Amino acid sequence: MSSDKTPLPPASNFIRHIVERDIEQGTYASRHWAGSPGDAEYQATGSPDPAKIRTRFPPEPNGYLHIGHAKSICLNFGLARDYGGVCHMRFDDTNPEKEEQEYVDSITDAVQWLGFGWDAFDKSHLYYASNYFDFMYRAAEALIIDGHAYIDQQTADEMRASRGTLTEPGKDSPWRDRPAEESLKLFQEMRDGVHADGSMVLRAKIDMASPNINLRDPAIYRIKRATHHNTGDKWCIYPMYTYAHPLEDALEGITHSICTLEFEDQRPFYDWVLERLAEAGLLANPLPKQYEFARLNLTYVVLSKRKLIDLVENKHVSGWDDPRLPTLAGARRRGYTPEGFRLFADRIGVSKADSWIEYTILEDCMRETLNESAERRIAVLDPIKLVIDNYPEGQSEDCFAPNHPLKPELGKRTVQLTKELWIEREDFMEVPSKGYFRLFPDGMVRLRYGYVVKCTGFEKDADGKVTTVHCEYLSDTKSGTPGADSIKVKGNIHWVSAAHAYAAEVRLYDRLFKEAHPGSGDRDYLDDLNPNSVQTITAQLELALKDAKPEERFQFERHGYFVADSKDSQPGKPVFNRTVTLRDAWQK
RNA sequence: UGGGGAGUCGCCAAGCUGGUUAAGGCACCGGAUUUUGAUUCCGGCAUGCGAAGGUUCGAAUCCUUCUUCCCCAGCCA
Repeated sequence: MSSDKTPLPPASNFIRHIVERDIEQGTYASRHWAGSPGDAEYQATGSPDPAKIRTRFPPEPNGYLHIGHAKSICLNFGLARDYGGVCHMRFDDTNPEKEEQEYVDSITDAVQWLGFGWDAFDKSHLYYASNYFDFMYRAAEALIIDGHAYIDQQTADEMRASRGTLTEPGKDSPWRDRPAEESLKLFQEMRDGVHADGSMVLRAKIDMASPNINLRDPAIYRIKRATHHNTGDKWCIYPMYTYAHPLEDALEGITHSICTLEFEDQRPFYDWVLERLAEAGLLANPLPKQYEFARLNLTYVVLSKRKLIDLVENKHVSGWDDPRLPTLAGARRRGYTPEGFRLFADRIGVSKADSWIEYTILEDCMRETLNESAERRIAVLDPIKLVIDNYPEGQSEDCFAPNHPLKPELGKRTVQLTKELWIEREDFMEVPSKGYFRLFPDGMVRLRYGYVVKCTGFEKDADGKVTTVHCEYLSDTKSGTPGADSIKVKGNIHWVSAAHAYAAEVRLYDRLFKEAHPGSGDRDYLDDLNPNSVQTITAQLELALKDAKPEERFQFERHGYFVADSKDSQPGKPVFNRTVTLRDAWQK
């Protein structure tokens, strides 16, 4: 694959500035890395970390990745790539109830499909938060001993009531000042399964009157008897995200922990935990820092997990990989490209401003990458007959069509021209509208890669619908011959020999929602579903397309980009999905 | 009505340690090339940076006030 253009470097953004500044000032230069995640003592045995920075992509394995995750993946892995660092692939699996191996597999799959990996400096950096449960437990004990955490036996309701509100301070728990030894003993009993689910919880002791609600003694460990996808039944207590996440980052030597805006209020707690554990000697300095950016909002789609689940479970789409869904599995099946997503991520940038990206930006990125990579083929999607009345019956001749006009080295293929062809219904008008330069009575047009023809008549059925168009060809105008330019025509239409066509199922996808902001105002987002988001047709394709392999992408000339469906294609009988149309500047 | 964030062209987004005519992309509008009404190429596109005051020789960049929008009261992440 060749590229004539050097892609623009990713635009500067506030996170890149921070990274560049940190590298320049050597903020993290003193870090040691012993080869795998670990506490301060362990990391001290290692050498200076060869990675300039460490970032991480830490999804919870409880669902499928979507386009919003692609932004985060490109950001985190892209930063590591651009600055001599490593991006860890990490599963944030601290809640056993919602997580499954199936999701783990689909997530690693999606990240690799996007073109990123986690092998660096001779190591694979695929991690699970659940592998740190021992350390997290030990660290929690240290917090208790140092008077920074206590066991609270209030019910969840009582805790909620005593937390206060946005404008009123909370009240201290009656258990807040219990002796550390007592909390320690209870915590150990929690671990040992002595206490019932929900009967008590470990809380950080900070400030029940903090204006930041997240600092009003947040729960950090809860009892939950559930089988974990990774640790099985080893544990019946699990750390909360707010406590676990900073520890995960620190153990892995993460330098820049990048998350979305809704975690901003969590940052003080993130620092609070790390500072105390560093004081206790459990974690090595320098500590990771959290930065927040605005999550992706895309017009005409929904990206919330709840709505995606709703769409799948209530059969509004065929599954998690429905080509209309904004999941990466769906986008892949739709024919979207990894390069297109990377281009998209670069193009939309990273900032802290809430924004809505126009869906056409994504489509345009896909067009741009597909234009470069996809071979051209001919397909008639809405066929009507074209009969060349002065062409010999039974004759068949070779025409030569370039596989890629931008890449002559990809050669040409032959397509057969015969007396009866399939052409596009919209390429003929009985009464041409203003500016129409395709076929109409007495009009001339070139059959792409073939001859110039002149329309001589047409036939209609009982409903007045055109069924057949008649024409005569000008025998000295064949493409590639000296006479080709003897007559100049503006119109240039594609065609497929009726005797050589492959009739195939083609799905024409359109956007899933008809409104830019589904469910905005007081509408139900389901009411904004586009009833015509998919149209399945039988198209007449050039014969070469019969051998298309699943996931092979093509440009169907003058139509758009299509991909052989990965699920429903059979050997020798592919079905195609429309990825995106070509731009069409002609106002009909 | 507490706290934390954000408001620069239709959509994104640089710039924000104050200093020539406010980057760039997408969209849009012209024009050229074109056997895809595609692609490509060339040109155009914010006297203006949420608003109002102020400081300054000079402000999107500093100060004050106001305004709009987003997030936070899970034993979810």
